[in-house]
Amino acid sequence: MRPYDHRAIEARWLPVWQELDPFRADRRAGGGRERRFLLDMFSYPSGDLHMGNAEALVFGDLLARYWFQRGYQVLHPVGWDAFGLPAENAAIRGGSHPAQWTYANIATQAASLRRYAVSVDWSRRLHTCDPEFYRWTQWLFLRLYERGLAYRKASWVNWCPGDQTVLANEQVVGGRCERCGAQVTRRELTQWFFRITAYAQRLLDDLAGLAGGWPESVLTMQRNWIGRSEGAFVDFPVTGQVTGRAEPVTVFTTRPDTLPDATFLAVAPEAALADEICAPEQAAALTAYREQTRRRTEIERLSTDLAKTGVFLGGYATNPATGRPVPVYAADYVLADYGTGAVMGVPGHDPRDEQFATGHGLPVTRTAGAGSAGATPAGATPAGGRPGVRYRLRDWLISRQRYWGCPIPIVHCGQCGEVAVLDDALPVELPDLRGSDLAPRGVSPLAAAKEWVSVDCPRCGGPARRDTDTMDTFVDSSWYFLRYCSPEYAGGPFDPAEVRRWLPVDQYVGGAEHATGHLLYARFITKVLHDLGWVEVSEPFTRLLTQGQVINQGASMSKSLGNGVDLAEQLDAYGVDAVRLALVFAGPPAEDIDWADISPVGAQRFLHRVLRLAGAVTAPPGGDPGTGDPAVRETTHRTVAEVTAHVEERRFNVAVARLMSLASTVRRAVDGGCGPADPAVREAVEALAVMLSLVAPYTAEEMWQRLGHPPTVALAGWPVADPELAEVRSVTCVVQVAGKLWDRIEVPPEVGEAELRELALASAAVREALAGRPVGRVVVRPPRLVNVVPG
RNA sequence: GGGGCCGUAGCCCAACUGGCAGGAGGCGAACGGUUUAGGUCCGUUACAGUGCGGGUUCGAAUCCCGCCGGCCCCA
Repeated sequence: MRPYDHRAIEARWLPVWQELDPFRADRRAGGGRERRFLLDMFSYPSGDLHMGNAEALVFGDLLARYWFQRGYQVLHPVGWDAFGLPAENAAIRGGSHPAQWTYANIATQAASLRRYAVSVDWSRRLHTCDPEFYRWTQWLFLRLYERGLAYRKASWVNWCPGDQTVLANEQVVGGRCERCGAQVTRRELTQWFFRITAYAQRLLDDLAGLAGGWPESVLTMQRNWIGRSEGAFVDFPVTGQVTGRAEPVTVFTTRPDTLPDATFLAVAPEAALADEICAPEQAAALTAYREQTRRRTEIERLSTDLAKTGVFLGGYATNPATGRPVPVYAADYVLADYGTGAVMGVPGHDPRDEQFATGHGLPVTRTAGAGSAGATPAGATPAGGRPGVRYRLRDWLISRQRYWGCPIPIVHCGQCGEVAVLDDALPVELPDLRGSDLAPRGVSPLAAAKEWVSVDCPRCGGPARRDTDTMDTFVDSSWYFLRYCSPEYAGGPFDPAEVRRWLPVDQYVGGAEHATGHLLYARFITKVLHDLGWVEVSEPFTRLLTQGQVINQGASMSKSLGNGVDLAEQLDAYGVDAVRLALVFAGPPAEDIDWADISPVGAQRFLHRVLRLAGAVTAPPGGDPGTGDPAVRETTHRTVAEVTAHVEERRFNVAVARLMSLASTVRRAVDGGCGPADPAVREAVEALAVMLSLVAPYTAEEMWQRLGHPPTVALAGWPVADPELAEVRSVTCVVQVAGKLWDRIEVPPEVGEAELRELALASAAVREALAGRPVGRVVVRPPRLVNVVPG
């Protein structure tokens, strides 16, 4: 006899559920029911689901199932972030189309999701690479374009020589491409940007409203990423033999009070400003220096560990505070697209400026404010300075020179310039390219699709060329949650009424690695759509759960370490429920869990135990639990109350522990107490099955059947704790003398302060402890504690 | 260098607004019982005083300060 035949159980219920399709969002439409929106972060379809997916999915699923049990209308959709480089690279290797690889992987993941028993509404699945989806991504782009929030400019960008495409700052990790690991270099290219900086202040301000619902760490990261700093813009008039520039150089500083100690100016070497200030005899030096700069990553340039390099440009500017001339340098620790592209060098107050100054023989003075570090400029805006605010956040670079992404719906016309594709001409579909057509060439593969590129200008009808860049996949994922509300809607990206009904998302579940990327972009796009009148809310996600990583033996799972744990193998070996239960029980959802500490065997043992418990119940269904064993009932109702609270507070591991405790209590009652025919036992096991269905749906369904009920337990209804029964009738009050435990007395929970004081002072143990000393203070905290302090 | 999170039995993890650490639960261990057998089932037992040092308090795992160790983010 197999102890717990998970294969048989899974095989029995999976087709039943598929038939019942219990998790349709519109199943309980209408009426005044509460609604909930549970959103899992998009999965990228690279192969099958892995342990990390499994962990995140079970947390989300648990909550969604809880809401279903509560009888709410629940939207729990699923979809795939289906554009992206891996598909394209696979297509190049295999001589195929990226769609082939993508949809094959999606099919694999979808099957795994079903097996893994995730409570999703399958009728709403989305793939961002479907033309019917990316049509609306293009629509979104055009709305931003109309408002000046999408624009093209030449800019120095991160270039990955491996993937032959530009990268956003977030995709550069330690100077290397996050995807392929190649050393990232800098290139000047004309690229599309979204003007997220226009929303910097709102993105910052609205974080306050998310406090409590989002992890504090994510809020802090976003605040730092936006990086608001207050200070002043200061003008330095240009002097000396400079020919190319008459206007002053403007710098931003957070320490305008240190202006008197500014002894040089540093400008970004690649900025036009450098050319304008550069004296003819220094031009060669500047060109050479630029070459050197190009080979350094932004990280290296800004690092405080490396020497600060630069070249003198031959020009001078005047420090407006002192009237003294200061030399102007090109230095690569200044970035062109950040702030004004120039900084004032204050070596007496800034360590980087000091490094530079000492390396170039520049004077270091400290005449301003003695306590430099903590001194606040407090309105000390000097002559020539204007108070101002600057953000660290930069505009979002969305152009990618790759094929498998959403085409940018813009046409370039010799007559009319940049022209937006008309809304009713959307989608601009990708041409059919495959295999070696997609090999990286430094320009987008789309440029090679000659027929596709050449179009009539939407404005003048003359010959024109399509834009050949595709969008960053973060654009797709910055609005997909809105599409879920009405996935078939053809009159716009979504039906505003449906979005009004479902948004905001009540619980978003995903990885903390998206703290400053995706989560900021999605907030930004939501605000833009709010301003356009399409969306009522201005924040999309009320509550965020960032699950920890699943690691193994202290290290994150990786092929090179050979410590990967295959999800499918674990599911085969222990069953879906045991793996789900083990993951949930392993610890608090937000913390990393080590597979080495996890026991799917233990989880399986528990599941087997409760299954046998369900089989042991002999009380018939529909009996009156009120006639049952009061002690069992008390435990049941108290457990229901506790588990409910734990689930609401996302303390899932503790909720599971309570269920284990309940199971033990009932087992003891069956074996040695009231016996299996007591209606209280049935009540307890039924409640256990329903509560367990959140974590272990197969086992719970099996229990439900053994208890004589038809499927599905998933919609059986959350048990209601009777407050009378859940109420604690007697508590143990601790009696301390001088803070040390001396006695315990049983008291009713509503015991009064005076009464409790008398009870405690009457205690023999207390009198003994006092040993004749007089009673001084008596701290009474009904009903739990009395502390007698000797006088 | 700056910011944030975390240190509780051999291991994972509990402990409501500060209030019983004979720890809620689990893993592992030992012992006993059931069994032809067991990666079964049932039961029993052992093991920490909360990283270290101060402070506040009648009372601190919990609040404050300083160290030590680990993780994350920004540089």
